Order: sequence, then structure tokens, then C-alpha cells
Amino acid sequence: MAKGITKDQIVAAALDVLDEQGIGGLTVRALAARLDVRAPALYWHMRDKQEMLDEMGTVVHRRVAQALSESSLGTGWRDGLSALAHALRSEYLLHRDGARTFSAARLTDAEVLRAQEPVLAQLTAAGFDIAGAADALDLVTAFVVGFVVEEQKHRQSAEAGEARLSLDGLGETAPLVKAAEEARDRGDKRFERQLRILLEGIAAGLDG
Amino acid sequence: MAKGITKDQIVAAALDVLDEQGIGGLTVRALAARLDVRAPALYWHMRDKQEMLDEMGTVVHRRVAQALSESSLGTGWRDGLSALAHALRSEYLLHRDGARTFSAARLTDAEVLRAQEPVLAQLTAAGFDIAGAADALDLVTAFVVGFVVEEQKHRQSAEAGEARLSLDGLGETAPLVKAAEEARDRGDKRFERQLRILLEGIAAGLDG
DNA sequence: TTGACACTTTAACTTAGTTAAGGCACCGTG
DNA sequence: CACGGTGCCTTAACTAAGTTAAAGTGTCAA
Repeated sequence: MAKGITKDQIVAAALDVLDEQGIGGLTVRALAARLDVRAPALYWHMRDKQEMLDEMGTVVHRRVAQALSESSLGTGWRDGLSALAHALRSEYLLHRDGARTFSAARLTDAEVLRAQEPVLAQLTAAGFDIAGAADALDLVTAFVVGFVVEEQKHRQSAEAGEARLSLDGLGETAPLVKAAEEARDRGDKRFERQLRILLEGIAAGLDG
Repeated sequence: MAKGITKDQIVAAALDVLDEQGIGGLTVRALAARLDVRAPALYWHMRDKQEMLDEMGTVVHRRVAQALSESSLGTGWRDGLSALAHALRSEYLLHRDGARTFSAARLTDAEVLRAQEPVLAQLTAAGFDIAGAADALDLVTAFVVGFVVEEQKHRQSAEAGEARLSLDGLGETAPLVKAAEEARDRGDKRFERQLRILLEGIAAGLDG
């Protein structure tokens, strides 16, 4: 019936394998097995594994674009950037090692960038020049990437029950470091707070 | 004369190999060859390759701590965070794939964290509570990681002379995306600008 | 002198990405 | 209807990487 495997199926299966096995378990053979095919079959559809990773990243970023286009229409630049940040973090968090994996991917489809248009429009409409708008966008993106990279690294260590770095020795000579570590929460609240601070800085650029 | 290889030598050599060959060329055998030894010899000194990567990351972050402790003494919280951002970016940029490689490393030495103490002290002295100080620190760190990840990815594509994503198709439907791409500069200036925006947001938290 | 310990070697195993070469089914054309 | 071509897949195999096993070498203390 089915005449063969499609690139879309490969990428979808790859995302599944990534979730279940992590980046280390995402091998060409494992992927082929899930598609009920031998490994070399995949090479008819893609040049090499890197191309597959790039396609995976493109798909994820397409979903970010999709989520973005459904959420921020008609609101102010703050909501636009906020929606971008949330969409990006959400899609990254959906997949194990998502931030590391997808932020490294090279997009294969320029259309994904089009989702930035309304955000840039909101920014310029609010008074930012094009360079300032680009800075705001890039700043938010960089923050999300860095935030989620750290978030997922920390989450994985916790899941693996790995030995945390002992802070006991620091209690004496670096009490603030220890106190900060204990004060640190994890997850959504932290993200919201830091994002708000960032947006505050961007807003300040409008007047000063 | 020398009775053998030390862990420090291994890590130093690994950083050299990383710079010359990139993360893909950093193999256990290549590293052993540089140390004039066979590959299995390294396994007497380290458990596995991941431990070596963690040690590399720890060394780099120790240098960040070092640079930080030499630069920001006695100045305000803004200078402290700025010095942190610059030190982190500098050390990451010093090595190929630095941001990706070292932000993924799990530190093996808690002492590295002690360098955060003076920065946190400056922040709390300025009126931030401990949670706010931690947020400010983490925010700057996340930004730098995200920024340099992107920076090095872009740089490598450029060096490899890879086909840039064509923006021609976007000219019609997404003029701002295209204009933003053309307006975007790269490098230090861009970093300074975006860092300043970030610090502006952190400063706003002191009053509001 | 001997034995233990520190460190390295050779050999080999496993798994990963990738290529070579060929097979099977379908399709349009003579 | 035969037949060649094209699309997609298979088996076999290669290379390189991480890692382990086991044996070897040298130094130093008892």
C-alpha cells in the first residue's frame, strides 16, 4: 500500500526517538528500526545525519512560528516578544536535549523566519528602528536558548540522580553563593521573572 | 624524566586539539597522539570522555572566575555583571565550539562558583534581595550562553563558506525580516548593545 | 632480591555513520 | 506483451570512535 517512507515521517520518527532515548540514543539504526527499515534506506532520503538534525530543528522552529502566529496578533510589542519567548521555550522543552539539539541546527527553510515579521512590525510601530528591533528580537532569543540549555541540563542531572556539586565548602567563604543556590527556584516562575526583567530593559530603550 | 602524564596535561592538550580540529576532531585517539601515548593510557587518568569534557569545562570556567576576580573589584554591580559577561564570552570565544561545549559541561569543582561571591555581594549591597541577585546573575549568564552559541554557529557557517539561507523570497512578504537581517552587525558592538539593554532591565528592578 | 604499585602497551570488542552493489516492483513506451 | 528505466530498499562491508582486558615495564620500598 504505502509506496515508501517520506522525509516527514523520518523527521517525526527522529523526534520520537529523541524523546525516548535522548540525543545519545538517536542513532541512524535506531531510527531505521522504528520505521521498520534498514539503516541504509534512510540515506536515499537524506545526505547524512546532520541533514536530518537540521530538518528536525527546522520542523521544531516551524512549530514555534506556528504557535507564534496564533498567539500574538494585534497586541503590543511586549506581548509579541513574550509570545516568542514562550513559544520557543515550550517547543524546546517538549523534547529531550531540545535546546542543545535545535539551537545547533541550521534551518533549511527560510519561511520559518517569516514568523518574525509581525514581531518586528510591532517593534517598529512602537518606535524602534530596525536595528533596535533586531537587537530586541535577538536578545530575547539568546536568553531563551541560554535559559533552556541550563534548564534541561539541570533537569537531566536531577533525573539521573547525579551527585550534585557539594556547596558545603562554600558556606564559610561564599555565603551569598550558597544562599543564592538555595533561593533559586526552577521552572516557569523563574522564566517569567527573568523574561520580565529583559523586557523591562528593552522598554527602557524606547525613551532613553 | 617525566614519570607520566597528568590530568592537567590531558585537559590542556584536549583544549588544543579542540581549537585545531573542532569538537568533531576531538577524539580520544587524537588526544592521545598529541600526548605521545596510546589511547587506552588516558583511561587510567579519567573514567570516560565525558569526564574529560567536564574537566575541560571546569578549567575554562576557572579561567572565567580568574578573569572576573581580577577585573571587577570595588566597582558597582553593573560593572560586576558586565565583567562577568565579558569574561564568559571571551573564554568561550577562545575555543572552537566553546559555548556549546562548555555550557554543556558539568563542573567538577565547586570552587569555581566562588567567583560569583563578589558579584552577588555588589548586587545585594545595591539593594537586591538574594533571589533578585540570583536572577540577575542567571539572566546575564543565560544571555551570554545563548549569544555566543549563535555567534559561533554563525561564524562557522561563514568560515565553511556554507550556503546561507536565501532571503530573497522573503523580500516581498516579510520586508522587515529582510531589513533586520541586513541591519544586523556581528561581534563586539552587538554584544555590548544587547548587554547594556539587559543591564538596563536589571537596574529597573531596583526601583519598580 | 622481590614484590607491589603506577602507568602504559597491544589486542580486541562494540557501536556508529556511511558507502557499494545489487534486487524488486512498478510504469510508460516500443 | 515485452522491456528498460526509475524509485526505493536490502545485504554486506568499511572505517572510525569509545572502551575494556590483559599483559608488560619500570621504579621504589621492604
